[in-house]
Amino acid sequence: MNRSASIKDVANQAGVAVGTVSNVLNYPDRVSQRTKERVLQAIDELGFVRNDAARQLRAGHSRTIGLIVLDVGNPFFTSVVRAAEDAAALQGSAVLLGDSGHDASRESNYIDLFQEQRVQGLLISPVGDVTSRIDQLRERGVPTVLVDRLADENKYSSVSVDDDAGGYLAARHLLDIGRRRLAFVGGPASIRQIADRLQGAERAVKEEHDATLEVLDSDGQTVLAGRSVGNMLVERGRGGLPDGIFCANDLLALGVMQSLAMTHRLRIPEDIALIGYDDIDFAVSAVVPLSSIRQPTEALGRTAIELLVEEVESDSPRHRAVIFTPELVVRQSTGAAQSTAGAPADIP
Amino acid sequence: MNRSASIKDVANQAGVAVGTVSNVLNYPDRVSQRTKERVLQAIDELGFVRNDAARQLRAGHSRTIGLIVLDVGNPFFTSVVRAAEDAAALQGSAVLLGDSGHDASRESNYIDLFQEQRVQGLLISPVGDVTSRIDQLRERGVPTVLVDRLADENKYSSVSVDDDAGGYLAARHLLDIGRRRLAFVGGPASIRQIADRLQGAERAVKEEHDATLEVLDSDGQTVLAGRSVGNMLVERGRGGLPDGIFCANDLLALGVMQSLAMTHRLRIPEDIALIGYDDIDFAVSAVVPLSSIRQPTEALGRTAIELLVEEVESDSPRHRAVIFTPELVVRQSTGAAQSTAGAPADIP
DNA sequence: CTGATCTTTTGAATCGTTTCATTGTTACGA
DNA sequence: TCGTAACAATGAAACGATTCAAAAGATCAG
Repeated sequence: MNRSASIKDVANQAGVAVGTVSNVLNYPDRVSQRTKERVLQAIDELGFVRNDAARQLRAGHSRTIGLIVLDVGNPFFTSVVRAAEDAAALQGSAVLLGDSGHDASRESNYIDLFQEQRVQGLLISPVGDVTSRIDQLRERGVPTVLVDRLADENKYSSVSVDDDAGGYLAARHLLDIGRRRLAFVGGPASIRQIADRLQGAERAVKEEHDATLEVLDSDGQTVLAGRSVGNMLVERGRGGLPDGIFCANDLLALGVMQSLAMTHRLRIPEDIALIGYDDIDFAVSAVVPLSSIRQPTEALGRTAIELLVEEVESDSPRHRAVIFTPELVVRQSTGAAQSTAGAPADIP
Repeated sequence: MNRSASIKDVANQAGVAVGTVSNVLNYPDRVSQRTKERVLQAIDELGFVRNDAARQLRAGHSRTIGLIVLDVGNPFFTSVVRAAEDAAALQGSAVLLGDSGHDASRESNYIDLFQEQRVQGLLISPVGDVTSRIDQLRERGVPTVLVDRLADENKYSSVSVDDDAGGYLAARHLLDIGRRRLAFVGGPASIRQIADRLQGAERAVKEEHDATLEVLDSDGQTVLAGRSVGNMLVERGRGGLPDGIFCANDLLALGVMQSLAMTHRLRIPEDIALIGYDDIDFAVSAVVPLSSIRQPTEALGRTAIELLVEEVESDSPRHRAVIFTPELVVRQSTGAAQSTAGAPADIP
């Protein structure tokens, strides 16, 4: 039982022609009940499994879609991936997943691999500038959709999230609950996402004549970086402290929360309201459940597939850039009356 | 430029036979310098990319390995995946990743898909009982290695981690720093990993005549579940409290830590030493950096590929079960003198 | 110049599936 | 009974790369 059975073996076993077996597999209604049964039985007896390579060779293209993300470990991408897989499955395709890990050469390897596999199309959250590579792919008939990266609608299709709107949403929420001395924690400003979130926050603050926004640069976006910023604030003493802090992501916010909680001199949300960004799993289970901005990851993944299908089907040089708006999630760190997810309410 | 160029087009363009083009691609030394250059130039001009389906059809098998994990979002698996990808790349294969999400039907779909793709072999972290499915795969020439699941060495190859040893390591550490009234937090006991970790802890405790181990059942393995256990302990008051707690995973430990930190009546590690399991990224950046047990995920992934290669190459009915031993990571929550990763040392 | 040897190139056969024009069968109304 | 649909089944051709026996060309000793 070394070599696996082919369609020809099945045809022999069932006493029919190969075309008939193929029809049973692909167009069951074209085949009479009697033959269908015989063929199915033969398939069963021989343990026949379709050889996808042969099918694909004949078809000229595969039934797979390539997806390259920056980091599968990042919950944001994990969620996008899952949604894309489900959406692809719905229209009969499978997703090949590649993790570039922010490394341009790994990214390039995956593009090569996917091209050899003749994927129907490519979804990519690019590391650097891949425009020339994408143009080349398109010439060779592999349409591409950019994920989590806005692109010129005349040249590329893309799905992204409006970080400016997210920043606005966060700052506006702090203002709405009466805070006026706001601070933004995040850095470096060279990262587009972070700059946009800050810009949105500034926009909201400008709407209130008596509100101010202080920018606290952080060294990266980790819990530890957040904690140093928090420690710095604690040392500054009761005086010139902000009463509302917006962190560029949840990890930073958790770090800030830790340092405030450790001293027990500043209370969240009474003294300082705190909001993060991304709504990671940990946000809900922080010491004080963390308010955050949630990105519509499922919609991102689903829409990316839809745009890709559009690209596959149409041949127009016009593309679409879909921009999603993120969503505010209010929890206790900005003074929600009750906990949202069954967290104990006995915060001191 | 709709249909992509084939090897035949390249041959025409370069004025050579198709076999020669194939040789340039696969056995460059067999071809003279002059022709090689001409062919490479033609490849460049036409933008030729090898069609993997055709190659694979001829070869009878692909150069890919299927890997099905329970949850790509879980850092444990993310790390295993990355290691497996790297190991596979070293020997010229690519990894197709499938995420079953603990769902048996998704798992089954991926097995079907991978079989149609004629993967060289399959690595699987199974949802339920897949032995019959694996036997079937083997009959059809697809060797399989179980990941994170111990199996009968006479029937299957597998890579796993010794949870009993991990539990022993954790409890032994608590005993070594002088704690005697230990508690184990985790549940339900029906999960093998958890039962094994408890068993190992019990083994360690039995080695000390004056040590005790209390088992605190938790409702799942989340931060919130840990927090309820912690709250329960806090209410119990100073009296009958354990002085060392071993949690079945880091999330539980973080929850316990939170509830102790919130009251500020019980100090970590002075009053209660705390150790978790898995060494997730958050462990190092907890309020009090958390000691933990680290599983050798890279070794798991790498070894899984190695065992698979062994299976592909040999035909013997004998297999190998490789069991790894986890590793103790000491941080402040069990009283490390200094912080390990630059965390501030100003714990109250 | 011949023959032997080595290197390079050739091109038909092959892998397993799908497609589709063709042939065979059946049913039914005229 | 014949003609004509409608339906079923057939099997050769095609997809694109690799293989390998055979042919062609190059090199060199005698």
